[in-house]
Amino acid sequence: MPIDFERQLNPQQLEAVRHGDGPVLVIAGAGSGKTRTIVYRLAHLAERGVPPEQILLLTFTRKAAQEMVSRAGALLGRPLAGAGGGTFHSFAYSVLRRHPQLASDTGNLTLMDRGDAEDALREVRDGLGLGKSDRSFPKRATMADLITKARNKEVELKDLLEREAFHLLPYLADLEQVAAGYETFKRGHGLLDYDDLLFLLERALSEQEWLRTELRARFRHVMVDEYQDTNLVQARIVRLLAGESGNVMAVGDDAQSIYAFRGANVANILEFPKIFTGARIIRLERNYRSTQPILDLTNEILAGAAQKFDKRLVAARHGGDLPLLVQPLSDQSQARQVLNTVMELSRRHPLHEIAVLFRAGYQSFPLEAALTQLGMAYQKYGGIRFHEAAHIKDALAYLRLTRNPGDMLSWQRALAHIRGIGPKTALRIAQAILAGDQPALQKKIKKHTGLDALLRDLDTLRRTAKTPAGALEQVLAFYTPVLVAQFPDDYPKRQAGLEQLLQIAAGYQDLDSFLADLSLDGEQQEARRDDALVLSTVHSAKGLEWDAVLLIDLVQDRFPSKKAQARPEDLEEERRLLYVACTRARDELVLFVPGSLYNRYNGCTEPALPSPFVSELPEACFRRVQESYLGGMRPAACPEPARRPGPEAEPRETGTTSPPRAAPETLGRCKHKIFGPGKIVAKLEDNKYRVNFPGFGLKVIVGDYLEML
DNA sequence: GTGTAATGCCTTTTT
DNA sequence: GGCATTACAC
Repeated sequence: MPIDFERQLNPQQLEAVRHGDGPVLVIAGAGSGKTRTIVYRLAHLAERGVPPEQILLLTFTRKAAQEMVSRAGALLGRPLAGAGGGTFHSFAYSVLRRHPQLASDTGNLTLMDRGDAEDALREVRDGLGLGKSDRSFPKRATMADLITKARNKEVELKDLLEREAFHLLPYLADLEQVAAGYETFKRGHGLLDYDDLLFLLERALSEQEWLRTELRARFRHVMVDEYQDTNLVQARIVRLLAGESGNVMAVGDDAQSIYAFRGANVANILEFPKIFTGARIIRLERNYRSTQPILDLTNEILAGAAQKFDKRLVAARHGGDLPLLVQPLSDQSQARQVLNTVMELSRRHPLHEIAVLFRAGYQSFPLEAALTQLGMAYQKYGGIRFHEAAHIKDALAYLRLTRNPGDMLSWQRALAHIRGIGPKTALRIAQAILAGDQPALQKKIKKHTGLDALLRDLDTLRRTAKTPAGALEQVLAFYTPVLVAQFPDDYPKRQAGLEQLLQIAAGYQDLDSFLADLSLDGEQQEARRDDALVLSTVHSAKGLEWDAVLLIDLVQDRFPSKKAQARPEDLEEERRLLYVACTRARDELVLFVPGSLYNRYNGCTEPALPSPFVSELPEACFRRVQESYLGGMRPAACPEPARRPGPEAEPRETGTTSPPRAAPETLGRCKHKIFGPGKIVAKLEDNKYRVNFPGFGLKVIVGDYLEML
């Protein structure tokens, strides 16, 4: 059955979907059906007879690409198998892997993640003898930031420091030395960082005509999502892939540009018509996602921007309640208020349709603790990543060595667990091994017990390992004792993580792609679980949407981040970030502005100022409620014709499928860490109890978290 | 010179 | 709570 494009799309979407050959730029406001447009275009191309393998879809995460392709397949009624899709980085990696000689002389393609880069930088810095006993020498993380930023923005370090980090100018010469040393280090050990992938692909495309011809012939249609967050080299790659008059569709929204910090360049959108001559420009401005009250608020956020965006989103939907502005007394009680609100919302929305968003990963820690105590399932996106955990990196180091014996970073990791071996000794041992210097090696083996066994294990691994999963199993056999010794307090949890890694490995035939994918795509983000609350950084929430969105820590120094205070450009990006956060909400938006923050350094709770972005919003945009000293909520300051009951209006229950209420008999008394003393009203399945807590109402709690009285 | 234990510091965002 | 620096032991 053919797809009824006219009925399912608005005129602008239709225009984009049906656009024939040649370049087109789609400026798509938040919630304006951007993804829908891409999905329908994929389907339309397929219907037109374009073979799927001729389509390349570059998106921000590989998951996003897969999802769009599969949705297009569903629309068509047949899978769109063969369509190429992924991030710029993963695409670059796959091209380079097919032609390893393009990457390096040795053809080594060991991919470094951020942690590896920082390890390498420490190595280089120490090797140069820089920064010793100088407390203000730039930290590894700072060096990594600066070096990659300069590269992505394609400016000299000097210019970058002058513009963005004036106080580090005295270290310019040192940093330049480190940056140069870092390049040499990577070359010398067959390592590639994220930036190398892009620049190597660009160089290959522009220098090797055969490659350009091959890829242009293969990918007749290139589509790029989130174009506002591409950087200069990515834009050039698009151009090289498509040619000036090629079939490119770029989709983006300049108001949602939130990656300037890593070199993204909004100007790419503005330049698009200049680079691709005759590009058609289509604007999508009707918002299908959110209710008008939510859009009124997000429009106000944008209205305060220094750069005027000529857009005011208009809702296609009717009705909707005012967003809520909750003012808890502190960030500690905020966690409790968030839980209350989530429980209230969960009566109307499934749990996985509710998201709590925040500026930085650590901001959800108090909430995570409370959720765990309560026994409520949640899924967190952003923040510390699975593959960056020490034990995962350890296990991967052994695997990496089988592919790239020159990978010094992995040698250091692998050997560091032997008593008496630190970075320096590890380096020497690895050098002895690589140089075939047996006498030196034997001396080390005599001195350090365990080294001999480890090298034997590694040799066996290299000789016998076939599949990634098989290899990893061998690694775990000799790494597990190390793990137990190294992490006595929490090795069970880490062991579970390694089991999970084994599961992931089982999906791969090839070790290189397994290792690369881990770095390129985090943990292959688990599918959205049903009935788990979503916690996410705003950055990781990009492109997603939920029925209800709760935004926490909207105070000065947290959102906007303290680090963004100094430069107006950074502050502007924070504003757009808030815009992105709020436009994720379909039906309900709740903003939390705690009145004080706990300072873990001095153990005091200090007053906090509301985020300036919130202060400047007109009162009419939201309904304000305050936490009272008694723990309840009450309407505050600006009176509103409050229609919806506040979060504390009445006792309520958790869970989306609340079973019929049990007779209010008391089965006993108990105590909970957060909610205090309560009465057990019913015993439920799975060791859960329904408990009535004075002041909090009815909750369902797992028995383990209750102290029976 | 090297490894380790103790002490002080500050917490962004990500491929 | 993790990281870097420092002081101390081998």
